[in-house]
Amino acid sequence: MLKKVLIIEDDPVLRASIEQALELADLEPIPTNGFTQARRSIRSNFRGVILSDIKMPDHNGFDVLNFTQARDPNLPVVLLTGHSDVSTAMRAVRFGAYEYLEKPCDPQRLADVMRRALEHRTLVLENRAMLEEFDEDHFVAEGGSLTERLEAHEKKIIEQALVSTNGKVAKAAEQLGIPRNTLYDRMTKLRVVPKAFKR
Amino acid sequence: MLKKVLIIEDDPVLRASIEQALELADLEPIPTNGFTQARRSIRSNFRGVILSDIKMPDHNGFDVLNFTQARDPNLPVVLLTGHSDVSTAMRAVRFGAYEYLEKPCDPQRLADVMRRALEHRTLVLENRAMLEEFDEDHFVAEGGSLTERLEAHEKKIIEQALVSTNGKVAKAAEQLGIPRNTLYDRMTKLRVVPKAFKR
DNA sequence: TGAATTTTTCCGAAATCTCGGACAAACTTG
DNA sequence: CAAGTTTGTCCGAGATTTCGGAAAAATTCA
Repeated sequence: MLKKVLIIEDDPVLRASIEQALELADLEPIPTNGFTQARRSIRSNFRGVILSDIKMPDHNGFDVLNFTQARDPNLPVVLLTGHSDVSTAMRAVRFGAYEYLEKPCDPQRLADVMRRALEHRTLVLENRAMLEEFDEDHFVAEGGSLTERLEAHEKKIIEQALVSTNGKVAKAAEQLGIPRNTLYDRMTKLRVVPKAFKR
Repeated sequence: MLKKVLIIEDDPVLRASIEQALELADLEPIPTNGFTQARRSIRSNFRGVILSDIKMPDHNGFDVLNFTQARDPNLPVVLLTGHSDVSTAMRAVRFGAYEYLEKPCDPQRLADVMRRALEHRTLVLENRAMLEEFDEDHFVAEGGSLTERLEAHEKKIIEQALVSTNGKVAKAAEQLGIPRNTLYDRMTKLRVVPKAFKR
């Protein structure tokens, strides 16, 4: 489970209190005083979520939201809002913000919401990681005739074995449970050259 | 993206208004009047989320929460609460509820929250599906002799083709670029029965 | 039901694969 | 360097696979 919360808040006092609340909830606050300072951390592989004040001197919450969505639409942004512009915050939610919190806000509530956002982020990243690994495996598995696909797979297995024995054909054969000569036969057919695997 | 929202709410008026709000937001409400009626829908493979009133004549929100968590800890439960017992609701959140909503609640806000819960549920189910397929693949991919591994892979390819032609061997053979008879031979050796793939 | 199509099984010959044996070349190692 | 080991290549017999033809069995459809 992820724990990082990138805090974007210009008021040092509020920032400190948020930080404390999150630490108390066993999360990992990363305090910044504004968008400019936070920007570089906001990337599609950021392993955490964002908590930003909605109203700040130089930038506002929508700037953060826009920027974040451009970098990664699945990076949750939670907005902190004064009681006055709750409606703005709700618009932001419809615009893609993960959630909003009214400003004098219960530390427990803050932690609950951030934890939920972190759960979401965790799931998204896990999903992506699996998808990547997945495609990698399956790129051989599609298209072509049965024999072609089978041979492609066989080639991969053999190459893998050769890598693990750093090019020793005899060892690889043993590992694969076939006679040495048979492996040579297969390698000839599949055009696998053992030299390529020696280090 | 999932859309089903299982509504557990005894008050017919409120229930109807919730239903309408969700429909308006392009979600799919499934109304029930209480826990008893809802129980059978609550399973670990439920493709949706739960929205329950926290205070009902026969059961309360905690019953729903407990039951749901037992069936699937990652099935979001959102609780509807009167203004009076917000503190109860917050306790429920710490206890695993996904979120709570104060009862005279903005339809837009309701939709936003439910949509987020549905996103969460979608991610969880996707994750699970991938995990299953994943270690199924990696299960065969390791250990065993070259021939065993190859045959396992061949079996998978053939089965996959049969699924996509819903058990028609001739079609599958064509798809795989081999003669019908050859496919029969392979199927015999690999003990693949085409009947199992007909629907 | 009965004809037409499709699925499935059985056969056998040609093609391919398996695998042990043999051996020269290359490579370790004392 | 010389003896011992490993590698890469070639051979050939026996086993297995491929694949067309044929026909029985099951299914579809009019």
